[in-house]
Amino acid sequence: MELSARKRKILGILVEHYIHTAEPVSSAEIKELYDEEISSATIRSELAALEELGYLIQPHVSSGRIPTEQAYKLYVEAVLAGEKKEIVVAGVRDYLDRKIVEIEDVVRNTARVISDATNYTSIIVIKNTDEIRIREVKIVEVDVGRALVVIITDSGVIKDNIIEIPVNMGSGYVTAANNVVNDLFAGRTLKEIKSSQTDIEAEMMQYHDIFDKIVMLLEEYASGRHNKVFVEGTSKMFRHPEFSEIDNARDFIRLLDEKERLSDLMKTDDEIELSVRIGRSDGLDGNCALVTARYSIGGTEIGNAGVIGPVRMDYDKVVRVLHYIQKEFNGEDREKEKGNGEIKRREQK
Amino acid sequence: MELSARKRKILGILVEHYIHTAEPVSSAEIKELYDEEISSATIRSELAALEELGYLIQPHVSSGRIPTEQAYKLYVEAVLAGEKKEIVVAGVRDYLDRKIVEIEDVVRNTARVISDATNYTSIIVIKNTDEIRIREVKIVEVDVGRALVVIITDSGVIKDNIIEIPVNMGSGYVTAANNVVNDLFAGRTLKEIKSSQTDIEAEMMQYHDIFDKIVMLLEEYASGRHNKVFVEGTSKMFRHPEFSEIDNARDFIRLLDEKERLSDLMKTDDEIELSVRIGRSDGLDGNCALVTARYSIGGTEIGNAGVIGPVRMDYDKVVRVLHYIQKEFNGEDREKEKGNGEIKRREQK
DNA sequence: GTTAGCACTCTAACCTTCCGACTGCTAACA
DNA sequence: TGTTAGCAGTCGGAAGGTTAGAGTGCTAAC
Repeated sequence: MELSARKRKILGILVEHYIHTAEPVSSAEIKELYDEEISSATIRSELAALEELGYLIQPHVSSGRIPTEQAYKLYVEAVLAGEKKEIVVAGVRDYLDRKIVEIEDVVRNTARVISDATNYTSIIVIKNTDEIRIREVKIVEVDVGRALVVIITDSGVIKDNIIEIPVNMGSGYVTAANNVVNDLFAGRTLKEIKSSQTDIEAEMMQYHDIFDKIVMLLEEYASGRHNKVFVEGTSKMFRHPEFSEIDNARDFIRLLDEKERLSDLMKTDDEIELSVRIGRSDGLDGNCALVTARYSIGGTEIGNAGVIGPVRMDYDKVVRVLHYIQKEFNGEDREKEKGNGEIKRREQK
Repeated sequence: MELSARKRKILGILVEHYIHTAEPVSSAEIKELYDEEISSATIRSELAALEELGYLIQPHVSSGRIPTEQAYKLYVEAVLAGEKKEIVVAGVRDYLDRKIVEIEDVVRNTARVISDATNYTSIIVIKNTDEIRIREVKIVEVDVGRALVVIITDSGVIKDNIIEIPVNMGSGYVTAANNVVNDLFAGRTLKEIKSSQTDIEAEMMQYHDIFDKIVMLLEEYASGRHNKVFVEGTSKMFRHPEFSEIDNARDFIRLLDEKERLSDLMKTDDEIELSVRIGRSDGLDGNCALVTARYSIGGTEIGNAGVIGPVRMDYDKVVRVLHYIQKEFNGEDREKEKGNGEIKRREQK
């Protein structure tokens, strides 16, 4: 059912006011904020109607109203539909422009910037993908029967694992294995390797074992079960009064503790640039909401960055910050010629 | 000042009882737990004396007593001096024995095991050391003017960074640089490299720039500013009633949020195998205590594993669990011949 | 030095009261 | 029909009072 323009306007004022005060909003307060002349009685009757429709609740009969999750969702729709006014976040460029880049540092620092700019806890998930191109596979024998396998891509090292290797082979075994394995893997994506697997098997024979193990590593990687999750600014949650409620605080921390679940929640549909999940109806305990932006360069999805906070969140600000960060990443991209999606990815990874 | 044997005994009973109930302990309760016949009045007079000495406080006049930090410290001394009865923790061996080992996985899982076994939040810090031996340095050009530097050691990859490289050199430049750099670094420890730095400079000349950058990476690594900190089981804090107090909860989470400070707190003196920090007097906010065990193999310090929880912590259990884990690591070591400190390190890293 | 007995203290739980915030309703009005 | 002023009514939260019970400190006797 469609709301009248006035209902929308009143609801919008109420939600925004509540976002900032965290106190139930009375008809008199709305009257103050309303730009035209209107009586509080009229507002009261509209509020009663909005409550009937499920957009508001009254904690008790002699208090003002607070928005329901349904109201937040409507509000967020309006925010997303509106123009994205810029919000400038200092410090992002510094990290992107640095000459020497610790791969994980960039992510961690981006997360910190988002958290500081929004005043909420931020989360970044690096999505593993089987479209990543392998540059080199390095097998280093570190002990009798044990070798370290390092898989290097344009985006940095994606895996380093200890594997067992046969013991009674000659001393040249590892060197030879290195060469064979590199011929097979270097320059290809995991996807390509998987699709051409049978051809390769024939060539391998005596390195069969090592090959299998490396494929296993890559498959585990691409399975996404081990997506890397970075969380920054956990303690910022305590700045928001809903988390003085110990139950909410517990649910919140528990959610952050379960990295796999978090990683799942951060997933967005392929078409969606920015997703907002609000409250229990979207699978979030503890009075939480989660805003997630997808970061992709040249059509390749890199990962998701998001903000988690109370349902009563400043969605407008959060959306702007996430957009700005997105733009910074893309902006740098355009400074260079084509083919540099990979550069971008490197920096984000 | 020395306490009488009876005072010690009463204090011990009180501390242990308080650890389990989290309620002020009355003279009548101690009488129940005391193995000999003794009247509550006698206990009361002893309690009054202990309070006078600063070991106990009364929340209010008509309640029992609770231990002060001073009392916990005395108690912990007794625990550490006593024999370390074994406590078996399932699941540790599984991870150590796995054929394919993701380096970070072992740490994360060890942390999880410690947290589950103790019911407290666990922390593991991997200490960077300049005694680590470099196996190979790999420079991979990933874009014009940019290369990925991967530093491989026995313990896995310690660094992967993007650096800038000169652009107008021939195509063989990177290959040659790889060879030169490897000759210089492979097989040495960072310490050795640092001490022989001047000799090396002469050889380098045209790879001077790359060499400098790699040394920079290694030095930053060894500086310890980027010790890796793993935290598991944060939400377990809510199982303990002191963290229903929102202020304590906030201080606790804030502490975990500040990874650098945490890393500092985890440091132990060289001679100390196991350190216990209790409360504000030891630099911990939020009614916290921190038990840290040093893990070292063959004399080389690997890192610290610890447990953080309320001051009212089950120190006995925590100490046993940390000892058990320590022993498991060492135990595996002894199954193999000498020289396998490196294997161990690999698994812990 | 130890103990029984008792007076005393203080908290936590439970009422009651009261103030004030805000509403819903009614009746009048445009 | 929609809007408004006015007013009675509801309810939460703060403040204050009462009470029961837990546990002590003190005293006097052993």
